[in-house]
Amino acid sequence: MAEDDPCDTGLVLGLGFGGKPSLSNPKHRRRDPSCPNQTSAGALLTLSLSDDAFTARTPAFNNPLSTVKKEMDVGVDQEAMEADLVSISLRASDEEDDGAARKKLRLTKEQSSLLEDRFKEHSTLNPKQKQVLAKQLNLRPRQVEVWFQNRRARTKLKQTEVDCEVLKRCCEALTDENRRLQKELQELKAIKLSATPLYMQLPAATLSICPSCESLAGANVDSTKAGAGSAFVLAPKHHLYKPFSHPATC
DNA sequence: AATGTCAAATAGATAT
DNA sequence: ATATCTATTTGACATT
Repeated sequence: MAEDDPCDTGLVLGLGFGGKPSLSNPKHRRRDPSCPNQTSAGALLTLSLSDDAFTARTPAFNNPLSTVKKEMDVGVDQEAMEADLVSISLRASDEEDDGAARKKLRLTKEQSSLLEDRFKEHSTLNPKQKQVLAKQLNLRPRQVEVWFQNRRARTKLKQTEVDCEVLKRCCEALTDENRRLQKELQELKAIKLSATPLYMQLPAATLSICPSCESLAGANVDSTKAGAGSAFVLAPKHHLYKPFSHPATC
């Protein structure tokens, strides 16, 4: 997993060692001040470049369009690199901007389209497929893996956006439907109201019907107040219907 | 030069 | 233990 090391930018820095410092702990990999690989002022550093990293990061080997110049700018010579490992010394101040520490690769059109083709076939790769594809593309397996990860993330994001749009439309349609039904309900209520006798419009709780004589009784209705102009007149001498206390006969 | 966008890369969380 | 997902950072490039 050494190739996955973020501090493994191909340029391996160590204090006095030609090899890689212990970077097995992934938590130490971020390029932040706590990263053990980061330069401390004035320290004499050893810089090593593996051929693997070189292959992945050097335009001639990888991407003619990418502008990976800094590797060359730091004085790393290709012949030495091809001899597997090269160690050069530089002062920390030379590495200060450490822009070369994480050079970003840009995939060529050919690489991208091949990756896209493979992705269409399978959105994930098994280790064997990854190896083969990496070889085909002249990339490190890790780069292929990362590309697939990001590609899956993009696909998912796109799908989420599509889903979101569908739900939005669905919501709008339901809102419209709800509005329409509310309106329809109002209209039906209005029709019902106009077709219902006034006494039937009274709240049900105020009325009761005696099951025996079937006369209508208003719980709190004072019949004397029902004037001649009233639409209907309650039984002049009504009795209150009490469901549980009504005598056998009226 | 400032800013925005895209995508590669990283780190940590989660799933298997 | 390993693979995958997710959020984030970062470098390259385009646009203004």
